[in-house]
Amino acid sequence: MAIATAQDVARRVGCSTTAISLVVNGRDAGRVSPELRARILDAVDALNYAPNAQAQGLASSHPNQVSLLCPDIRNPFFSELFHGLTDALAPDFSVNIVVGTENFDYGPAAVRQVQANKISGLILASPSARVLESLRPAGPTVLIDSLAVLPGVPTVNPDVRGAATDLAEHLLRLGHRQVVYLDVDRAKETFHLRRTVINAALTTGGGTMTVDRVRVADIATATDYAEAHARGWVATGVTAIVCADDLIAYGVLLGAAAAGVNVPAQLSVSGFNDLQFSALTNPALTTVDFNARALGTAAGRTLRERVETGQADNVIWRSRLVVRASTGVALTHAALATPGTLHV
Amino acid sequence: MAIATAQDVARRVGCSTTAISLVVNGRDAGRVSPELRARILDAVDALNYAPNAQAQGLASSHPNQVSLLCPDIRNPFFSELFHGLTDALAPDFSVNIVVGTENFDYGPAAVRQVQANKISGLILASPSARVLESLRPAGPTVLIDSLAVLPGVPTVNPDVRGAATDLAEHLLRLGHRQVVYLDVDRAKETFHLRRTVINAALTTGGGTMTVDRVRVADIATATDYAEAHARGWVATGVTAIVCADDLIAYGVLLGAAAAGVNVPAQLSVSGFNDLQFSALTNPALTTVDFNARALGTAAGRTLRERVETGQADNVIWRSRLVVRASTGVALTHAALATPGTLHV
DNA sequence: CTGAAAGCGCTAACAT
DNA sequence: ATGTTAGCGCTTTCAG
Repeated sequence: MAIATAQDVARRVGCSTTAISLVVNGRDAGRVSPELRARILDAVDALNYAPNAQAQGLASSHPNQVSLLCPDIRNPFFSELFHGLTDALAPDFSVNIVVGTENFDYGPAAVRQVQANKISGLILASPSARVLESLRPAGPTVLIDSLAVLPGVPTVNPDVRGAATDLAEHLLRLGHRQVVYLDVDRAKETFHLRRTVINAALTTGGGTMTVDRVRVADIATATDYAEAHARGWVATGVTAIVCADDLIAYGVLLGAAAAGVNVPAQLSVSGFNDLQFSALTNPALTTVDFNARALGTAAGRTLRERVETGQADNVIWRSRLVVRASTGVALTHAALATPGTLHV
Repeated sequence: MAIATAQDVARRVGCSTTAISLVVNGRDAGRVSPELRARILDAVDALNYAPNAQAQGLASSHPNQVSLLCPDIRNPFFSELFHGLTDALAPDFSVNIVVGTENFDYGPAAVRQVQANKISGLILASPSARVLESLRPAGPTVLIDSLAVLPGVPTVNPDVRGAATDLAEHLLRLGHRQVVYLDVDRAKETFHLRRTVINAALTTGGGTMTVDRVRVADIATATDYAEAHARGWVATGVTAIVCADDLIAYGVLLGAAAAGVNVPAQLSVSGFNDLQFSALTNPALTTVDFNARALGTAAGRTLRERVETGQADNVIWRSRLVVRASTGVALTHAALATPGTLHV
């Protein structure tokens, strides 16, 4: 048996497809008799009818589909975010995930492609500078984890600044003065901000920070990288590694272990995102909780507002530092030489 | 500027939309002059044109869209699988992820809904018994991690039987005789098979296995559960917990730690899937590698075959046991009383 | 309360 | 080599 269409249902009931559409979408308030309604529902059930979302999208001014663009759904940050988003949007909207195909990120082309479809809304998670530059909003759009200020485009952001400051101060309190920041090689404001805020706070506190980068936020890449550099870091007096993403920190943990460097005794390690798995690592990871799920939910609510009222406020969701075992007191000559700065 | 349609492009170039369609889809082999082709490409670029996938799907007999249904994209098993799938399918097909909305799983309704769309293929990951019962293939369909034998529906499976046997034998070799199997409360063949194979092997080896379940494969749920039961398990002579999914094992690790039970000294813990994070846990998790990514890739290839030749073979991908630190020698009276069985 | 008709943007026969 | 036409399945005015 082929898939039933609204026509099939209409034929069976003996009514127009208009009635089918109205009833199936629950828009039959005093426009379809209860009797007809019941018969339609019966037929829908009997024929196993479900509306074709493509046709619906094409025809309707309210396609009730929103697209989420994210760099890589394998990063649990984005899958949590997606979950939060659907929490806020289901069942009125269905959410379509689109991931990047260009080196684990999405570019302007992916955005264009998505925008060519008829959708109710568009959500861009961690958009790159290239995406932002070429972005021409074509309908309700929400940005997540982006500092861009585009007229009519609300943003939902974690408090990167506050969290990064907390992290830097945490490290300073532990006596860390020589820090390596392991960035991900991506032109994104969020990473720029994480890095510069920490650098500023560290510098103010009398520390120094050097920046290094890995190509992508991926455990294996970071593992190789850290394994090659861990001993070097320790040898040159570096006592802490701040990673731009928890996945990178996971790699550093693995790489350090492979290189025989003890965390946190010889090297403190921290990340960003507080993924679910960060409580499980060995040692458990000190990280910044951006609350991906809540960010997704907030974005969903914001999109709803935007769709329904045409307006929406920006939201900043609170972040918080989660201190676990991967950061500890800095044990270096420098730290020992200035014990007065050590308030743990 | 509104989103450009093929008509806009055609108008600008001064040709028909047919030509646009042909060129944009690269189906212009001796059907469009190089000159026209070039002008079309220019206009496409100038107008930032991208075809509307909904319209394309509706109109075309080759919509080049495939849908992947999976229970919960937050389980890294499925996001890896998705990644493997797109590896095999891109850029010829775009893959749409559909996740469950019924208690973190998808049901027959979700399948129907997806089938109502015009797609080139459908991939069902870890389908439940309910889904399988009511499944009426409507086009190329591939099942992943499912024992169902439906005519014309190829399956891509991990070698559950082999892997589960290996795991059971591993535990027996370590001296474990009293084992708790922590299942996920889902009617799925894959879980049934994991459980029964291990039970059979354990029983044959002189052990006993009791089954318990958590509602869903989720770290937090399993943590609470394990925290409440860990001491009880140890007290009653249970020396090993086999979890139906790595996520559950993560929870058990956390719960055991919270309850003050040492892994693996007092309790060995193992899982299924060998997620990327299983190498990172404390202690690192002994688990069965089903190679989600390869499964996804194989499913993609299978779907391609199915689409192109109408036929496709079932594939079984090799699994392997990954022994790490979370399983160790059983230290109980029973084990000590029969030291002869202890070959580590 | 109900139906007829006109598209949404695209592709696929069928002309030319 | 190119254009014309007729839908894909649905929603949406607009009449009744």
